Parts: sequence; structure tokens; C-alpha cells
Amino acid sequence: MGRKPCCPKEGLNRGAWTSMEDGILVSYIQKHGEGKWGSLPRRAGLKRCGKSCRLRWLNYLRPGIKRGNISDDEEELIIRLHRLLGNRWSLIAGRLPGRTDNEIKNYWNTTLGKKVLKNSSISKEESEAAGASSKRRPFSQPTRTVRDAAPKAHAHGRPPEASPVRSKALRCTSTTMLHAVQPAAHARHGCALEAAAGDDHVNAAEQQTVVVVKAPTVEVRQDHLPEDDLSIDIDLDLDFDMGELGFLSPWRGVVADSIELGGQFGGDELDDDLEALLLGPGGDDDIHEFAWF
DNA sequence: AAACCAACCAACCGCGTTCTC
DNA sequence: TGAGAACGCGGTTGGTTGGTT
Repeated sequence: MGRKPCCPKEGLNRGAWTSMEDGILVSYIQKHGEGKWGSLPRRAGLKRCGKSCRLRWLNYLRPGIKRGNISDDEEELIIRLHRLLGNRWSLIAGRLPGRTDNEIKNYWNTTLGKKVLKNSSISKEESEAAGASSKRRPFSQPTRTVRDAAPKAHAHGRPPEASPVRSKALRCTSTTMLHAVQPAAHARHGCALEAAAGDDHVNAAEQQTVVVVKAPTVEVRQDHLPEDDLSIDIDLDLDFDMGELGFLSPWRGVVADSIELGGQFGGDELDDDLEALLLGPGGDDDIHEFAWF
């Protein structure tokens, strides 16, 4: 028994979207909003699968989508984020306004992956193995390493040792949550703290939550979070090693000296890579966000 | 000019997670 | 609380385009 298909294949258009279909989808969503993808095609009068509509909207038709011309800064950020997050394209895309996960994934598989491979100190055998496998071999990491390594069962404890990152914020030492501007895309996969603080109460596009590590105290629980105050200090219990501290992105436009770095992670204890991440390409003018996986 | 090949990218697919009843 | 539906993610596919021979 196979998996039930998301929608019947018969009678549906497949392949490239026509401009007429695009127009129908855009005008429908402008009128009724996103969501309910399963029934959207029928309601909008499109002969398309709901998933196809969703993908078309998110990757192509949605307002604010930037296309092509990935800048050097964006490229550098993608490389850094990929080093930290692996193939978590939606998370990476969440740090690049106007970019979609699909675009970044494609860009990585076709362009950046090669660059990185070229510049990296990958062993000769690894290079040969990669080259021999397929002429169109993507440059992705092995599939699902992150998700597999951080299953639901570990949601409130330490992940398996092999896990490079956790998929969600679990426990933190002490944090200071500063005021915030948070892209909507961040709410789902970013730190749960941020999602809880940012969701619903404020315009997501104009908000940002910065979480700064200080010193250990209490376990993180969502009910510690304020309902309506985004400018808060809370103490939270951190249970991670230096290597588990994930860096998500440099944020611009917020005063950098709002960030405190203290406790075990401050000053000289930062290794070069992390320090570089903290400072970012814009030096002190960047604001940074941390998350725990 | 034609054939071939590689690169690119939009779209599809299957699976895991979250939501709803 | 469990089942099914809906959603979202990441890997893969296949059509198109541009360069080379």
C-alpha cells in the first residue's frame, strides 16, 4: 500500500505554469489570503494540485521575491549558514529576505557547492568519490542528517552525540531578549522563544527578537514568555556546549551594544570562527541572533 | 548547422510534523 | 487521545538554455 496522493493526478495541469494560471492564483490569494491549499485550486478555479499552488506562490508569485543576482554578501551568508545549519534551506532562506529556500537550494547545488568544494580542504578520496557518483550530483550534504539526528523524542533533552545541530531551541542558559524585528519566515524554524514572542502580537515584518546568551539559570519553557512585552530580560537554563551554540544570522539596523556577551561564552573563550560570526561582515554595526538547536 | 553536453531552475514527490476534529 | 488532513521541508526530476565540438 502506497501513500495516498495529496490530490488526484487526473485532470490536473502539470509542468510549467502559464501566465493565466499565475494571474488566477495571485488574484485569488490577494482576495482571500494564503492557506487552505488543499481546497484552493477548486475555489480559485485552477486545475492544479494544492501543493503546486503553494509552491508556485511561495517560490515565484509572492510579493517581495527577489530573483537572480545573488550578491556577494548573500553568497557569503549562505556559505556560513550552510556550514552551521546544513541543508536546512528554509532556515537559511529565512535569513535572506526575498530569497526562497528553493532558490537557495538550487544556487547551492549548481554554483556555491562547487565553489565551497573547490576551496575546502576536502580529502582527495572524498572529492573523487563525489565526482565519480554522478555527472549531476548535487553538492548537498547527506540527506536528513539534521532531522534524523534531532527527532521529537529529544525535544526536551540533549540530542544524540552525533547531532550537529538541533532543530529547535530546547534549553538555554540565561538569555536576554531585546526588542526585535523578526521576519515572518523565522517564526516556525527559528528559536521557539522568538516565535512565541513575535507571533501574532506584532507585525512580524517589523519585529526582531534578539536572544543573547549570558549565564545559566532556568529551563526554557514557552510559558515563561511574555504575551505582549517584547523588551524583556529572562533567565533561562542553558545546557549546551560551545559547539552546540548555533548562529543564525547577522541582523542589521539594531544597536549592537545592546548585545551582552557574558558567562562562559564571552570574551577570549570565543573561538575565531564564532567571533567572526559575532562580528559579521559589518563589524559592530551588525546585530546578531543566537539560537539553540 | 547540427549534435552533444553541462548547467540551470521550476516543479514534483515523498515524508515528517503540526493541526484539527 | 488518536486518526486523518493539512502543511512544510528537502531531495530529485526533467525541460530549457547556452556553450562547445
